[in-house]
Amino acid sequence: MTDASTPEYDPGDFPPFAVTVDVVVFTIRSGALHVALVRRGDEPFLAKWALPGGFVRPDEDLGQAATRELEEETGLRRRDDWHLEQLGSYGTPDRDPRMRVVTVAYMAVCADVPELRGGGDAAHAELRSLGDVEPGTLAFDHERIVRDAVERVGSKLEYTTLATGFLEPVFTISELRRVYEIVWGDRLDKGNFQRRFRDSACFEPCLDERRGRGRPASLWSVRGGNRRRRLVVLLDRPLARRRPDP
Amino acid sequence: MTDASTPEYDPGDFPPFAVTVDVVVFTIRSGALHVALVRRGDEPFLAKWALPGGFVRPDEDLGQAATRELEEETGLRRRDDWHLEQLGSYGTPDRDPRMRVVTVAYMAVCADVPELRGGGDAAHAELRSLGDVEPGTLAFDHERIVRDAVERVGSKLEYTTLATGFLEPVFTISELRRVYEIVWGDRLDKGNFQRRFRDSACFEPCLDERRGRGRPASLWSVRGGNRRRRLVVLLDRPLARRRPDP
DNA sequence: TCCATTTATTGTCATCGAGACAATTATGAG
DNA sequence: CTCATAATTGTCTCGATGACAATAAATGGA
Repeated sequence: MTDASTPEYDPGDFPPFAVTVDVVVFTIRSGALHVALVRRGDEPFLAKWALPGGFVRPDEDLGQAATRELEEETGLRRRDDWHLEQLGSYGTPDRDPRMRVVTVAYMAVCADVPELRGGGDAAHAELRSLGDVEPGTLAFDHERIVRDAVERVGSKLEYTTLATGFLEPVFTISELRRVYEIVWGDRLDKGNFQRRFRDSACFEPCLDERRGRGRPASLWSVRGGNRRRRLVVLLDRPLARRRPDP
Repeated sequence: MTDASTPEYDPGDFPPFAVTVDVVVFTIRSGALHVALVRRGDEPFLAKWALPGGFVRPDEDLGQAATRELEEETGLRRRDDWHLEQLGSYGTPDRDPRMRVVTVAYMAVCADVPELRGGGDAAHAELRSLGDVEPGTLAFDHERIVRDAVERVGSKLEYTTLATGFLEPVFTISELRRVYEIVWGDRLDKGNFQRRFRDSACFEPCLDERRGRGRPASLWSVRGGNRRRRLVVLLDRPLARRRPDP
């Protein structure tokens, strides 16, 4: 192998890297943000919780690999209306004890997933509430990746319609508000939120309404979207999170 | 080689990937946004313009690789006060004709760079105005990467102090406004911008001032920063770009 | 020296949106 | 029918924004 400090480095004998993908799948269950985790069935980190993911195959795109690994390890088949976006890459030299591995992390947001089932490297798969994930218990650097993903999803609620990704394509404004409250961990004023999204050009009312305990709520959808494909677009006016004072 | 369609894929004989880094270095010169490009001295894409970058070495971090390749190919030594951030990864199977290559793209913002000099794979290196880069002339998918980087830097001006990365650690508010105008390609009201940044908690006035043609301008810096290390922090209140009407 | 020019900085004012909070409406449950 | 519940609308204050005007402080040349 070539001396790594040689200025003229020969790309011909490129160092052997493995490239993996890992997916942070978010959904909301019983009022809390959940993430899909698998229990590893192989070394390293045997029996530890980890993100679903695995090696990219020679002929597939990174996004395809994410979709495939997700289905293999959790049984989740990606629906058209999922939002999947790249989060970033993590590649410190010692992050995998076996070899040099660079992973490309993805983030997905979805509504109403069925029960997960393990497969492939994953002995078991389930949705875990973020609050229940003990620090230091995830394999590799997956805790860091999850943290970054939580930050990303929180900030994207501020300036896109990503919150609708947690809901069915047709939703009420109160349901949307719940999403914001859960992800941000904060309470939002009912009335102001209502006005805010009613007046936004990004949403359009359906003629239908949803009946529940109290007054029926009118149903909305993202303008331009439909029941099959969900749209994540820029909000016409961002909705800033409340920041802690200092 | 293993059949790629086998459900139980053996991670042991992982497919051979190469991992590279590419860096989009932005700076402002004579009133225009410039990007550092190198003219390739090897196949593929011989003699085409490309982003500085190259193969990651077995023992180095991704960010280190970006810094090293940048210096090798352009002579730019990364100063402490540069802002360097990961942009994303690009890995479609056919993006490099030689082999399967996943590249991790980085974006850098800096002030006042010296002349570039080629080296390594790069026959020649120079700063090119973005307006002068003809569509379809860059190697690989580097045009796409540059587009994504331009979008990223533009949007980061909205909610961080990144604009100061184009300037010396101490700057006038008018200089800062020029940065916004150049990157966004729009004119901003002098008075409103002045008030806006004077009242922001992110900046603090120096006692010094800069004399030029007209009335001297007072100098400012990012609060908490200093002459060595530049800070990119969240603006206390975002400054929205003007969006085209539709 | 005085003045025109240039650039920075401050001022004014109308408007708009956010946030706090109250009131009203429309349902289901008992 | 009455009450509890939840959606929706209304009110009011305040501070930020944007368009634009005015002032301040320097330089350079006549």
